[in-house]
Amino acid sequence: MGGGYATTEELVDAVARRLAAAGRRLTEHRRRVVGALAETPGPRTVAELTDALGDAIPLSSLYRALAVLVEAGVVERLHEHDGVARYELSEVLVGHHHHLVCRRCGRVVDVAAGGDLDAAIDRLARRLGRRRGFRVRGHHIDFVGECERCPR
Amino acid sequence: MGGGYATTEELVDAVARRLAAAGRRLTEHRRRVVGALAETPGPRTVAELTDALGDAIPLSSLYRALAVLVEAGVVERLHEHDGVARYELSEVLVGHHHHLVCRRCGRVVDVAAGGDLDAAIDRLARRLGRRRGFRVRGHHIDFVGECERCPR
DNA sequence: ATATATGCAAAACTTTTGCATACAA
DNA sequence: TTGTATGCAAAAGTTTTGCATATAT
Repeated sequence: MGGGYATTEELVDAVARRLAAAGRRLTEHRRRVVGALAETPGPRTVAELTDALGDAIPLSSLYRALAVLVEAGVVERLHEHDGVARYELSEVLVGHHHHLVCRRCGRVVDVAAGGDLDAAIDRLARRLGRRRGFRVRGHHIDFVGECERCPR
Repeated sequence: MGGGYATTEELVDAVARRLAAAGRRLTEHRRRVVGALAETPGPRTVAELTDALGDAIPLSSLYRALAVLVEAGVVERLHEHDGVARYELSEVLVGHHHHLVCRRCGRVVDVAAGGDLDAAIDRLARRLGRRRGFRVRGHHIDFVGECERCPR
């Protein structure tokens, strides 16, 4: 996916640079959170993260780490299906993509963006935005449906 | 916008039919909530609704009304920018559309969908979904940027 | 009569914050 | 040594629920 980093090291370097640019440090906590997010593509909830991290990080610290990472442009917060936020590595790190969202269980899966279509959407976006007084910076598509784990 | 209702009466009728189909009644509360949502297009928060309704409906009743309307397919719940849900009349009532979202203040504005593009997106969606074990039922685009009320 | 709807108060949940302590540049 | 980061406990904010009462079919 365009913008993706081949190795974890490269990714961590990029994260460190962005944190530094924001006057923040790359601490152990933050490194682990990025690691957990990098493990699998797609947005994760805080519950899923604590889980993946083996409860190594207290809740408040985890939230603070995520807030800093978001502020530094390393992580994006989104989608709050049922009032729970989901966090994933930002597009500058993993490339432009969209989401398949299960309307039943809320599971979210990344899908690669489709080049031509995205360009067309961006053109449309700028036009629509101009009319409504928005400066459109990007777009995001949710493909909504049911996943195979939620039969019926 | 395809699917829109010309008069409030037509809209209320459609709502009543859907509620009835779900074994629910069209009560005064529910009628008022639909009225408030119909007044202006675009998703509203619960705070905005209580406001628009002049505090006529207790919070818990408002939440319950919205839950029933969502269940009946009359209202959609979405977006929860900063942990606050937004509700709007469902696409079966107001037609397919997308959203301009201000990344600063969270304001959301409806934009008409663009016919050709939406068809292309749906084709892509089905293909992508099939590969990942999702049955895709629809799509939704967020155009993210800054609105004119939030100068940089 | 019987199921559905409402209102109040209390609870549940996610997320944020105050403050004292620990750590890093 | 000065600013940044952490952890605990407490708070804040939104949304849900229990239960008794009222309403509609």
